[in-house]
Amino acid sequence: MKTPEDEQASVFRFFTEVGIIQQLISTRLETMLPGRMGATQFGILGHLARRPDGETPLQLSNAFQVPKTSMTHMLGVLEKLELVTIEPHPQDGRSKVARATQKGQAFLRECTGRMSREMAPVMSELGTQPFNAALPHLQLIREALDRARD
Amino acid sequence: MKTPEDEQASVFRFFTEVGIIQQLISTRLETMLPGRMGATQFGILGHLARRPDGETPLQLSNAFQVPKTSMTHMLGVLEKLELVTIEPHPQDGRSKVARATQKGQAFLRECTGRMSREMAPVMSELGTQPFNAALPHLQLIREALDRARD
DNA sequence: GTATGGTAATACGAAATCGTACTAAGTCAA
DNA sequence: TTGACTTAGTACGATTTCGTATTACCATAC
Repeated sequence: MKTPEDEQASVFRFFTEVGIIQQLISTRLETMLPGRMGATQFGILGHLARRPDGETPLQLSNAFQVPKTSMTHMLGVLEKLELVTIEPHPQDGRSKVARATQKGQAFLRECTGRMSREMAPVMSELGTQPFNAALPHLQLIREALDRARD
Repeated sequence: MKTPEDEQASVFRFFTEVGIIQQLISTRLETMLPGRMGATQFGILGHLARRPDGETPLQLSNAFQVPKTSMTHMLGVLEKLELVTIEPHPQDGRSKVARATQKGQAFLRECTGRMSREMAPVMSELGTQPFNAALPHLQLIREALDRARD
């Protein structure tokens, strides 16, 4: 019979595991990224690559849950690396639009490819089953957490 | 029928979801932590609280996968807040031992309690089922990733 | 004993992160 | 049209993060 304390503990363990996995993955990823480019910057690039019309800095900072001012900085770095372009927003004079460049797309493909190759040993050990099994639950949890932030 | 590309995609989605959940949780946690104390610092405190004999900075930086020098800094901050003590290692003159103080333990309890209360609405919406269902898979994946880093 | 190689922590500096305060631009009611 | 209010982005500064180089200490061989 499970007590409420056990249940709370398993939720905390869940969050701990998520934190450790994220840390292991992003550390691994960052070793094969140039300079001090971090996992979040890389995520932004991937996000933009899937959206040909680009997004505004504010949309990005909402999507990645980082402060606006951090996003300003990150986009500036990505722009200097010529991986994204930042242009004035055509409809809103206050705003900007960030898009992935060709170079950005190529860079992204190259890194994801390298990442896949790096991860191959782990993947063949694990198979895709644990990932597929966990994914629906993660999505459920993420959606609830997302709704819960006011 | 699933292609290899689909499988790779679901693994990437898994990591994406993990990243987002981690971000949502740590942002939420950090709003109720004093000053600029981050989720990792808090994790260190929790880690130490479960180990009465303490750990060395190197053990901690391995456990949390952050550079040694970051750990030096974090522990310095936690020490200044009187949440941990840092003493010379009795057996090894090169090393140190970090332990959670009483104040640290109390602080931890207070924060985890507040966190639980904050999360109550989400928890009652989700129940513990998705967490318990995902946890074994996460552990499997984490262990494999952990072994895979040389 | 001491020389040599490895390990633990840190000093230092460069860059990232993010809170506060600000400017410019949009919105909307009167 | 105007004035109050809201919103998008950024300048600035405090702090964190982390790579490099350094110092102190341990272990082993000679």
